Amino acid sequence: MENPSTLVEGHFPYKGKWGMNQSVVKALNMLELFTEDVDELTLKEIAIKANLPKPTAYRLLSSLEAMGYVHKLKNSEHDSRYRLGLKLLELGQLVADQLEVRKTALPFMESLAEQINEAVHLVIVNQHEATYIEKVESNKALRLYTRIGKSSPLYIGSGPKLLLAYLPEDEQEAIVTKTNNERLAQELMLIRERGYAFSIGEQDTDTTGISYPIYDHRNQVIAALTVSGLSSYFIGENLELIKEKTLQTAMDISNKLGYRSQLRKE
Amino acid sequence: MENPSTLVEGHFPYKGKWGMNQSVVKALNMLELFTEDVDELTLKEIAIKANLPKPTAYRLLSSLEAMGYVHKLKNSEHDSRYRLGLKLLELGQLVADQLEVRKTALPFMESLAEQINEAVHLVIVNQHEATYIEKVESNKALRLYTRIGKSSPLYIGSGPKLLLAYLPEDEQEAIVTKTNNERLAQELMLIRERGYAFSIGEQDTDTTGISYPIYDHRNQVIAALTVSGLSSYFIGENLELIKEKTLQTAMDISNKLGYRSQLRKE
DNA sequence: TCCTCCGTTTCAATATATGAAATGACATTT
DNA sequence: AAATGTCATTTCATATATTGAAACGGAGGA
Repeated sequence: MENPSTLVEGHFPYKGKWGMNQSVVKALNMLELFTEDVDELTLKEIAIKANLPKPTAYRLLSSLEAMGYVHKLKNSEHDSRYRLGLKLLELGQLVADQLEVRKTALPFMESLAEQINEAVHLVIVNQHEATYIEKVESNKALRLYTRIGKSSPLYIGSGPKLLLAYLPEDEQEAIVTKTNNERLAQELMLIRERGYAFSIGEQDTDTTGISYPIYDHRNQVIAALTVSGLSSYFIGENLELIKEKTLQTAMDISNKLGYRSQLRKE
Repeated sequence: MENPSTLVEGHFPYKGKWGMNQSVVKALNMLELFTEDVDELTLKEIAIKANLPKPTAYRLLSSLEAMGYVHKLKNSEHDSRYRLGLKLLELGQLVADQLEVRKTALPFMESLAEQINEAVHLVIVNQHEATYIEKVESNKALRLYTRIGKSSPLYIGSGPKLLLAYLPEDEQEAIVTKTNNERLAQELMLIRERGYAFSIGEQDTDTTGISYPIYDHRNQVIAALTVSGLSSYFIGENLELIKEKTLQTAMDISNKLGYRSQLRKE
């Protein structure tokens, strides 16, 4: 074993890091085989999907099961099915409670959603991606499909782009360079000038989003407050109302977080 | 290594299971060091609390970090702090969405909480314990402290006891025997007779809870609908109102789940 | 009855995790 | 300004825990 990294890189997408525990990576990878549509899997299915020998998958699943991360339903001796375990519900709840911005913003988001009757989202930066950490839906029949905890690139959608616009220069540049999109840099500048981000049909066709920054007590942007819905609603007078209410809400949240808007010295 | 189990049993509380992956168990154990009060930990703290050598803890944390289960904040080269990662938010959300009862019950729970203005909980059986999978709070100043995803023994509190009462006989007996509580068996019989469970000051002094069963399409009890609050509200006319509304809600949820109450043949 | 399919166990081989010790980078004290 | 202490991180020889092919045994179908 001259170069351990080749082994790791050969098997997993999580390359580069040496000294990582392979069993842990394999086990956690198995958890990601479960999705909305796939809430039950057999050992065989898991072994195949995870590209692991059956006994290995079996042992890793046993460990996950012992810790409550998966749950095994035995229909009969040779028909077992795995589901995600409730330990994940507990930890997910804990993470949600540990996100200060989220806890602070939620009641304001609910109020805003009621005022304008569009979906309201809260987005933060995480590991060079944008992560949706809270949402309040409109009560319209047609609803955006979004999922809390999911991430997207920082250059798609009004929330992500707003966050990108307020990132430290070096990080921002690294991402802009990668996208190879010349207009993006200009757009980010425009976002900072106007104080909000706009996107039409980026995440989904037919959908428009508008996002305002949320500041913390250090006067730094830590989240984006996003309103989104069918593009046809985001025009004229109604758009002005949305902008006004959303800005106001973003400010309310920021103030609650200790933000003090600087008085300009002219 | 004559008997591998001694090794495993010596180190972890998850005894008995051979062929479990120790690294996975150790890694997941580290996640449980985080609590409401402890949302940040240094490597040193984790190593000590998890009873692991620092390099081992370091490597396991690196694996968890690569998978998004923890997040490392580097304040400086030698001052890093770990937090739970947003991957857990995503998976927790997924688990929540995969719990059919929970999804079905939530709107009914909200309506009930509004009608009676007390906390409403949804409890299920999981691994011989009772797990709280949803809650809707009252808007009273004094609120019960509960946490979604948390488990408690099946013989404490009205929700757990109701679930215990409707468990298959063998499982029920196993638990009743363990508690060594003679009155418990009688109480469980009473619960089945009356169709609801009652508890005063069991989870917390000053708190009373009342629980009704929720049935699925197989006419089996799969969850408990629990209303709880300050004992002083659970008396007289108000108690009757609570009982009536809660029973009705439990039935509504059951019906939505496909329950068809059997017509008694007399 | 035979055959197939699954989850589970076995066991020898070895890849992999291990942890004491060293490192380097900073902060605090002397 | 030098010395000491503290922390995260890396190194490396060693042994242990993981590995997976093969076998097992029970269930169900042909």
